[in-house]
Amino acid sequence: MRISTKGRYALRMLVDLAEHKNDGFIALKDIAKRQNISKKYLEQIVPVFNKSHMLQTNRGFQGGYRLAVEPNKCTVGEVIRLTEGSLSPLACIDDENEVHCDRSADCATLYVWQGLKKVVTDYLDSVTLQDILDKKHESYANDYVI
Amino acid sequence: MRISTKGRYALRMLVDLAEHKNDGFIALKDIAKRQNISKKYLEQIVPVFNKSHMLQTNRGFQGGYRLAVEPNKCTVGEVIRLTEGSLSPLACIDDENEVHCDRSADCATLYVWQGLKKVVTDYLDSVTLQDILDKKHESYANDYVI
DNA sequence: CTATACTCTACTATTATACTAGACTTTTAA
DNA sequence: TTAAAAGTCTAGTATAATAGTAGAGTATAG
Repeated sequence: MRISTKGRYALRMLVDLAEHKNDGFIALKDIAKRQNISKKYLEQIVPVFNKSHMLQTNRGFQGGYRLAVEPNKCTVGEVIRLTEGSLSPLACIDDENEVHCDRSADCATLYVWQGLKKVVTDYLDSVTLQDILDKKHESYANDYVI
Repeated sequence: MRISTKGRYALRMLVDLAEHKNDGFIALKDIAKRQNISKKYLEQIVPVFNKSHMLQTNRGFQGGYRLAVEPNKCTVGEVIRLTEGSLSPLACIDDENEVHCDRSADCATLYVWQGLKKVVTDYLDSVTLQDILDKKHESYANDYVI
């Protein structure tokens, strides 16, 4: 039941872009440095967001990426679905292939996993990049108070 | 974010034992046949439940396993924790090693994963073997009505 | 004492994960 | 116009996890 490094790095990359959304195009190099993630690995993660039109991109000198959506419109659920393929805890309840286990009609435990998928999906779709930024700044504020 | 085959098989095995809890000791052979799971693989899964005192066991002729707890006291959360090691979506928030990522103080996304762990844990700890049996028989009843 | 069934350790094939490498394309500023 | 910066694309690779199988050993009822 682990979220892959790919998914977690993707989220950190998008939060970084959300935080710098008014700074023009952000080079992967800079995100990689700030987030302490291999730039080469990020290169491999970014295409999926590029193709889903979640990012704007500029090639060449002073190129980079920019969020194409508002941070409060982009949920963690979308991010993880794009990197992980699905939020389903089992292949047999993936979104595409409705049912592809021949035991499903008779499977006593299926409803448990359907329920799990629902709570995970509901939760992850309820958290946006903006929420993460807000929380981050809120905890900085707390640091000052302390 | 997948539940492993090991965890799913374990749950099916325990549901099977719950269903036959008044039939004395149940041989792995029979569970394997009913659930269509390799007996050899079940042999590898069962020790963790044996050692956690969730099962009673009898060796030798007419031996087998029997639930040592009431089906309404045994949650899916316990089963998956025992097979999967943790319900945490990240190693850095596993139960044992409180924090073992040096970014954690500064990690904007950490609270997202803590929240995910909570919804998953709350859900899986809310479903018992008895719930699964009840649901199963309820849907059989529905089949008759239709 | 033998058949049955649990126990334990080791092995193996396949897949996923987490990267790295390098060639190529695009853009811009000097 | 060209060099440097930065994205794009394909391929390779080491490690670990997954999902098993194999076989020898132990306990017990009859």
